[in-house]
Amino acid sequence: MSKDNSAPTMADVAREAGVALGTVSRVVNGQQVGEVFRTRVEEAIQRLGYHYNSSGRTLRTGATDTIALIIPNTISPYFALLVHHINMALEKRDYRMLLCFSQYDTNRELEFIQMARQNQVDGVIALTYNPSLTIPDNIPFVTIDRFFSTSVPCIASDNFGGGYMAAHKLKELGCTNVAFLRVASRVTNEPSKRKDGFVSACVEMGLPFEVLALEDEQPYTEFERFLQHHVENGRLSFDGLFIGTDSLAWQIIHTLRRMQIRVPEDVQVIGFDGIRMFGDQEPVVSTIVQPVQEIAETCVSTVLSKHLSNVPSLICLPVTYLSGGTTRE
Amino acid sequence: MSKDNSAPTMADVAREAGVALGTVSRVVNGQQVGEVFRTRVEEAIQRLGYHYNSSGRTLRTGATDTIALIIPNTISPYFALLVHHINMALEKRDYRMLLCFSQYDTNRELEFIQMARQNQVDGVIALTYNPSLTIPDNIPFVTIDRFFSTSVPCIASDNFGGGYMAAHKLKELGCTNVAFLRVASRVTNEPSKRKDGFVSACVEMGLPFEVLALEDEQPYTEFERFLQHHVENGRLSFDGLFIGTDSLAWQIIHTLRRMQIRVPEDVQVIGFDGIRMFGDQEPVVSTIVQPVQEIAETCVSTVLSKHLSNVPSLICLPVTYLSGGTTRE
DNA sequence: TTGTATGCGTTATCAG
DNA sequence: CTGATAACGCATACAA
Repeated sequence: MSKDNSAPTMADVAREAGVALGTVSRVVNGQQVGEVFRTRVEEAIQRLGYHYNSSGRTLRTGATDTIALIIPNTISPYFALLVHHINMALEKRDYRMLLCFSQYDTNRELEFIQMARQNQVDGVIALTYNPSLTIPDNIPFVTIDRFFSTSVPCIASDNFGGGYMAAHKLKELGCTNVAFLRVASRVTNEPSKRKDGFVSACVEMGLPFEVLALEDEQPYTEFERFLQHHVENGRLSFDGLFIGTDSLAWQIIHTLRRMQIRVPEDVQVIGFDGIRMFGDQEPVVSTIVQPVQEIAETCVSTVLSKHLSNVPSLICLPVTYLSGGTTRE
Repeated sequence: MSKDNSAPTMADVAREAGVALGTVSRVVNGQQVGEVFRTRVEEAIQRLGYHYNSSGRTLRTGATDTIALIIPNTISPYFALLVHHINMALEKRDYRMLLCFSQYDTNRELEFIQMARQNQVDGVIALTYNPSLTIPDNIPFVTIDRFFSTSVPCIASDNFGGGYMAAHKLKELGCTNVAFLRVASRVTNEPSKRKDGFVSACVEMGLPFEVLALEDEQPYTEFERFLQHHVENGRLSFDGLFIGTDSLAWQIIHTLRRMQIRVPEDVQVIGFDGIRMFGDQEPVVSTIVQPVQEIAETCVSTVLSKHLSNVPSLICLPVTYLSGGTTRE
């Protein structure tokens, strides 16, 4: 029975080393063990080719050193960046990541939370647009960009500040008539504040502005209609645009070019997110950069903090401006 | 003892329902159970708010329904796409993904394999550039783009065919003098065959060509030097370029534009990978598209197949050509 | 410091 | 078809 073909366990190691099971456990976990015993155990581990099996510990202690991340996908560069930095932040602390793609599907999100619980993960980080997500209260839970309640910490960029900054930047770059364009998600979340910051600044500065917020279902062509409405003898009445995301900004710029409107000569454009070509090359557009790495760090340190209760319920991290060729610097 | 504050277990449910533990397990796992017993159990589950705990099963059976994916990062759009489709393919089969970023670091890869084993994952999918990776033989292991041995299935695009196709396409588009540019990784892997296919086709067609393969350490400026060497009175001697990746193609195109060489008027450029702006908008360059979704599907079905031994050891999936504005169609 | 013994939650085997 | 019970691999309280 000591020589079956299944993988050796701590008990096998103990027998081989002539020590007790508990001693093997202590060696493996780096606790204090007498020198002689330690080497005896280590040699036995080598001889047997023993590999630690964490399922025993999980059953015993309930800990997995694993965090579930729920995010729509990894195709969108901003999400991909977030996944990257969250995983690195976890790994730094010797934690693992269970990755779940919601695909913007409410049911999947619920199933993932269920699954995460069944798999005994130590916490969940979620970026969700679900308007009515029920968050379990017996598992550390942190959200990105969406505030649920004071008991669920939310980490986000300073979206208001970013919008405010964009307006100021456009003014500083000489714009005299600006607009904000975006696609609004069904739920009001932190990114919704990009508009608020922008509007606040415009009002403060007396800078004329317009806002177009499309609903999710409305087609992109609504933006084209809007822009065409604001063209007189080939000239766009706006000389500055702030767009909700870099992705949309890129599309808008294409539309403008098709309309023979030059960027940045005729109209300057600022996006939001800070996406770079291929993740690490030049910025795609002039943009307000989200501090992705800091967001990731904060998510991880928050979800792993022992006392979630005395953690701020909304943490906004500072954004920066980055020129990307669609403004006249 | 039946009313402590810890989460209810199957035993608690059994007691509540007045049935045996085994019956609860059978209900939870959807096995045949008499109608009366089934509803009794289901009601008890509701009353107690019971949640299945998979760590018990893992300890007992060794299965986790989890696959580890080892990949350099998720910043690069191609990797991000791969992660996405692999995760979706896994989820379709009710499997989970443990995501590990190697950051091109050999030691990390080894640690991840170790970790994966300790966490009892059911298999590993790895995209690695490690020249001397020792692959454990007691765990299903599949690689992407890199062939190790006949006992480790390798999934890749038809890189040779892609290079071949690129050469033919350039010829068809009127090119008379072409070049292949790439950055070579230290190891020869499947993507190395892009050059071979390109060269083969050029030779077959009698199309004059040159090849520049930079080592990892060489700076990008070597490409600029090469291009400048091939300029006479403001004209590039090449009228067609095939570049190892879309990412590099994008950089090369910028260099060309700085040199006042127009793309695609003066020189047509084809990249490799099939990257789109923001993951889902227009292609970044004209390109050979890797069938990422099929690659992902194949990786997953292979790593989960019960009999890895009678699976082909190298599977190459067909690529396609996609025009992206850097060729004259 | 080391040994011993128990239990974590589940599955699976075996009787009934 | 259902009940009882023994593992699975490990951590830990307790005894030595």
